[in-house]
Amino acid sequence: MLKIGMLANLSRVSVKTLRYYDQIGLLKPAEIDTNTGYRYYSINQYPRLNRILALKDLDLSLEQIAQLLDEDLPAAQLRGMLRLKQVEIHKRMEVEMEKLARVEARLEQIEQEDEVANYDVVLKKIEPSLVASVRDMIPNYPQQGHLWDELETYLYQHKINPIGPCLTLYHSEEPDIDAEVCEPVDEAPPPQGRVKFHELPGVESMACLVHHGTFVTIGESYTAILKWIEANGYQVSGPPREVYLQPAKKGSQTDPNTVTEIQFPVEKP
Amino acid sequence: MLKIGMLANLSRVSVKTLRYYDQIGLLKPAEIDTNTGYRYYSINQYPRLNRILALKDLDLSLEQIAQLLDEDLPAAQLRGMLRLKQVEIHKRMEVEMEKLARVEARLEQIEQEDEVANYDVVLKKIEPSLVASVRDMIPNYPQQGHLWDELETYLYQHKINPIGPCLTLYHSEEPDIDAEVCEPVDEAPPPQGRVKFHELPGVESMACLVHHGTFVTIGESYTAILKWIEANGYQVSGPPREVYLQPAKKGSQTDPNTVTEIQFPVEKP
DNA sequence: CCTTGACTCTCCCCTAACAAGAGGTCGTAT
DNA sequence: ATACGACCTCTTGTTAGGGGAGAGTCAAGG
Repeated sequence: MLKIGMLANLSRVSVKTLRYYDQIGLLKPAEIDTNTGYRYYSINQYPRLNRILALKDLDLSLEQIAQLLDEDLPAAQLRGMLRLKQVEIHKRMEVEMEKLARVEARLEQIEQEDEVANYDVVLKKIEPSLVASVRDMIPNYPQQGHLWDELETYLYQHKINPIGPCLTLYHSEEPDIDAEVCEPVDEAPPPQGRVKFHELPGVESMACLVHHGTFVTIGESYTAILKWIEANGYQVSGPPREVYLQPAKKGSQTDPNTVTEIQFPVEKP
Repeated sequence: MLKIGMLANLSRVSVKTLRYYDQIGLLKPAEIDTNTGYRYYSINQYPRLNRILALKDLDLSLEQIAQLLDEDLPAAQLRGMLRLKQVEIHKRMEVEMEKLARVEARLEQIEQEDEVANYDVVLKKIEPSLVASVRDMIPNYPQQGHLWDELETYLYQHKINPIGPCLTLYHSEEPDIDAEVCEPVDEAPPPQGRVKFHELPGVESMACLVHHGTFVTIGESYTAILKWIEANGYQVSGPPREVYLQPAKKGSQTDPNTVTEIQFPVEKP
């Protein structure tokens, strides 16, 4: 019979761990002195402990290991679990690789422009949403005012309140800009004139960057997000969106507190 | 001002998370209604939240992020952290790859011999230890009895008690076996005759397999561990050891409860 | 003005696999 | 007898929140 410290020495696991395995029923000592509470292990339990360690090394949880051992380690079940683990590890490696790419891209960004000018790009999943919109060709970005006027007037007349921040979709940029201004709504009244109601598709991975400040410098933010997309091995997979996060008010074109989110749908090539 | 649910919707993080960030001081609401406790966020806090998410994506802990943000994101410090992260991620990927190798090796083992005959190999770090030993050439493995007799007699005469399980080192196997039988001791008395005292070197990674049962079948265990070593991309880097875990007693050669650990020092080529 | 349903609040417990430490008991060697 | 190390139980902490209870609040519709 071995005292807990002895077994710990032999197996190179800590005493704490052995007590924990006792507690969760994974490896109960062969004998416990009822007076002192001392745990005594039989050397015949050493193979079981070793098996536990081997399975733990394969990344199985202690609960899974307990199951396997209690059911006499059916090969088929173990095989199934291992196949799952295999897939899981592959997936985790991919995740790690993407993280690595992001870290490296960020490092490069820091090297290049050691100004405070740091841009934070985040991937999000965007749900589909219902919008009222007006779409038209415009000669340049600031010239979307009349589209907004048209849309707002219509909504005002029909007493429809937007349920979220408004946005513009840019369907194409060459030779002119094909822009669609949108207000999210919760139900669709009959369309009229150039105002349409439809569902904006959801996007699995949307690269998002928040532009904080006047629109004059928004070009730099576009440059930054496109750079990020390339550096992380993505490609643009749909029309970008510009989400206007502050409540609309006059003069916001030059308001330094304006908060705008630039969104590009992306996918791995 | 945004209520918490609204900000959660915009940023695609859960309300719970935002409350948690408030609690740990990472993102305090711009205003809290003292009567109702309702949190109100300013849209100007959205960039900070986005920055938090971006840094979290880079695998920084919330504590690190809080530090960075509170110190106005000094580029140098961020760079340092990211470099560390880079190394860390690389290391984690290596670990994952090794796990993958082990899982695949185990799967192969299961496929080949779908008997219950499963061998559990574990990597351990072994500390250096002091031993008394007798070394000699022997014609075959079972013929080490006289070496043990010599060693035990000596220890008995000098009233030295071993402080752990005894073991045999196999320094070479061809053409004859160069074996060294060892008993761990805590202090070194003067050597005498063929009994030597010396320190067994520690081993960074020792591949260990427990053989449970009579020695007759120990060859299969050797086969298994060598197969494991190869399948996992290691190579043997020193003399193997055979550690006899049960208290020595006569007749243990055929005792079906004998527990023996086979150890091979290994390294990556 | 009242109700209803959606939001929000705090508070408490839960996660995986232990580690750290407090405060007390046991075993054995001197 | 005493010292020292090994051992015991119990509590708390770790990460980044998730789940749910029970109660209060907001905004819209009747």
